[in-house]
Amino acid sequence: MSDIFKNLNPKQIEAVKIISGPVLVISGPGSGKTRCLTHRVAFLISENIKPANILAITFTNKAANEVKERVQALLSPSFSADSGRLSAWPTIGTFHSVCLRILRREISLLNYKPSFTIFDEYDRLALIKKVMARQKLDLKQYNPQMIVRKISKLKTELLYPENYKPNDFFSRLLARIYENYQTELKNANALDFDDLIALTVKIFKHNPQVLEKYQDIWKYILVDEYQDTSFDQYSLIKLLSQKYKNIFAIGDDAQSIYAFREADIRNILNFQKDYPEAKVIFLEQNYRSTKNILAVAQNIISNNQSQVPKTLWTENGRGERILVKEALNERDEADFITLKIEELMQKNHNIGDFAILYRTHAQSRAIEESFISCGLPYQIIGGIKFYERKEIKDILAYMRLAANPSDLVSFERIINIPTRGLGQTVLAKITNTHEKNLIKALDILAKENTKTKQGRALKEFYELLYDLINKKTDISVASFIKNIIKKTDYEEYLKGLSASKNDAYSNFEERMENLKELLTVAKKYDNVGSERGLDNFLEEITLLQGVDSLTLSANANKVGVPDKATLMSIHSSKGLEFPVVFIAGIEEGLFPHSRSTFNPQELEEERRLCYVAVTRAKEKLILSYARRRNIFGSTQRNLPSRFIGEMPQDTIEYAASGIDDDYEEKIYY
DNA sequence: CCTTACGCCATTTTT
DNA sequence: TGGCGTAAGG
Repeated sequence: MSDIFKNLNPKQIEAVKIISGPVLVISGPGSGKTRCLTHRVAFLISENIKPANILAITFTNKAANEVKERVQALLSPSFSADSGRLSAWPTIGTFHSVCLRILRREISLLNYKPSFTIFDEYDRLALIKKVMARQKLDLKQYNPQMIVRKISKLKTELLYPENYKPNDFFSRLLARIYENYQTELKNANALDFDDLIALTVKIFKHNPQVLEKYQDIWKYILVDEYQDTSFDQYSLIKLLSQKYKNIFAIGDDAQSIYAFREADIRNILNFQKDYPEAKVIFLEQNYRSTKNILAVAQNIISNNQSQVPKTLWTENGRGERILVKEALNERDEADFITLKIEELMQKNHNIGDFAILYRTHAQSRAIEESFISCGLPYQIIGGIKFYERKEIKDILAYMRLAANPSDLVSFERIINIPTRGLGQTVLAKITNTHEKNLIKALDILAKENTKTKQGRALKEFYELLYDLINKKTDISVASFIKNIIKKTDYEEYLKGLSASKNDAYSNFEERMENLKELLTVAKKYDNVGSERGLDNFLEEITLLQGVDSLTLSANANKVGVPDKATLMSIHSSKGLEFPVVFIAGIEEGLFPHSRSTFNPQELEEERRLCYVAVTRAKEKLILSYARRRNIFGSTQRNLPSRFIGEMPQDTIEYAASGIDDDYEEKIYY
């Protein structure tokens, strides 16, 4: 237990030690936030608080896993998970996984079946489109994505159709779609991501005895990245912590960059209003960056109005100046970056030391091309995600249908995959049978039409699905997947796809690789026991979208330093650190983005984004902007970003541009 | 029901 | 520039 304080500074110790009552920790970048959080969990347990009474909530699975691992490391050898000495583990999970756990037990209060499935973004969009089409709405006039966003926003505000009061033409239209959508979800026995949280809050609000049950379980609550909570998440925490008020919130208002996803910075700014007795602790010592980098960050952020004032400091050296490069165009910029990397690798750096950050994914291409031509290994984080790939979604749809035969969205997806001559007409007939179990409906329909060609196809499809579903509990998840691929002749289907379409789709090999990867993930569930194996698998997969999905499964041990440079958006870089950070495209219009420049609040968010980007760097920070940029086919001329002007100029040095104004005009695109 | 052609649109995205 | 969704023809 003395270990618990060994590597902590006085502020961190203070934050760890206050056991009861509300605590707010404002933790600057690189100030040991996760350390503080994990040590606190360990400390609580060492003070004989039952682990089962502790709830730690994070936003990402990655963060949750990190906290779990580090808590375990702190507690062993005195406690060890597998020795069974620890009667129960603290609950450490994401908002969504924690709520999922609650809902599996309690959702019958809302007349859902506890076996509900979770719809991801794709499913939700598909359902919205269907609902809109049925209401004969023009999908061009009303963008379904936009409708999804609006509904998502309403749910985050805890407004369900029954208490949403539309007051103009558009909101009445929205309300109709929303109501329909929600009914369809219920019919499919499905919840979307927002429901996981909003419905949990709903149950708590309407069933005080249920709420109290959980309040008594989780007497000690810790919330990570508190600045990123949305209203529903905030409400959840507030309800849960209401009885004992042992809430520990940690975060950094200056790193709030998810307002566009309904994160509300006011939650952290108003913490003291919510809990007047709250202790507030500032973690201002930075262990990550040089003095110069910190000075740059601090100067930039001081241009924002709404923030908790704080002063970061570090014992680290001054370090080098921040290098700023003016490039001619995006290719010149990319070449500068690769050249610089090669130069630094001659000195004392490994390729894994470098991160190239950008505001928009569209910027990655030019950089990627330069990396390829120089033969530098790299990885791109973000962009197309593993579980969004067609081949993965197809197989998952079969699995989900097996797990939940009412899942209409999955059914629609695969009814003609691989091509079997079934489509909209059949779908309409299925719906007309009013049989919620779609497999049964298929059987009924097949028996009604034994003569026709379509009838035969129906029968075949039915038998295929029946076969698959019958086996789902007999065999492992991995075998189940293999079965699907084999029985549907999916490989042939993929070959056909790549042959018929043009080059962009001829990535058969890659698709098969992805399926193999899916099998690898599935193998983890083989020993879970096939009874729950499939359900467990699907559940985790759905909650495990995003970046870490692949890394987590395939090479969890490689998380540290890969032997590749990393290309990613600034948003995905939050929480990470690299010895050398490039920020590409620091131009007016790009960063800050043109869509944000006229809205003061959005501009402040861009500035926080810049703050996040800059503070990823440990030793070296290199910024670049291009005079001209080819974007979406046309050429833009941008000025250097105002953020450069907001940096202390004595910490900056300009790289030789190697161009003069005459020369610029001679460059041929 | 499937294929092809064309027009549209394009921040960021922890679950 | 290119990826996607809709509309038309086979």
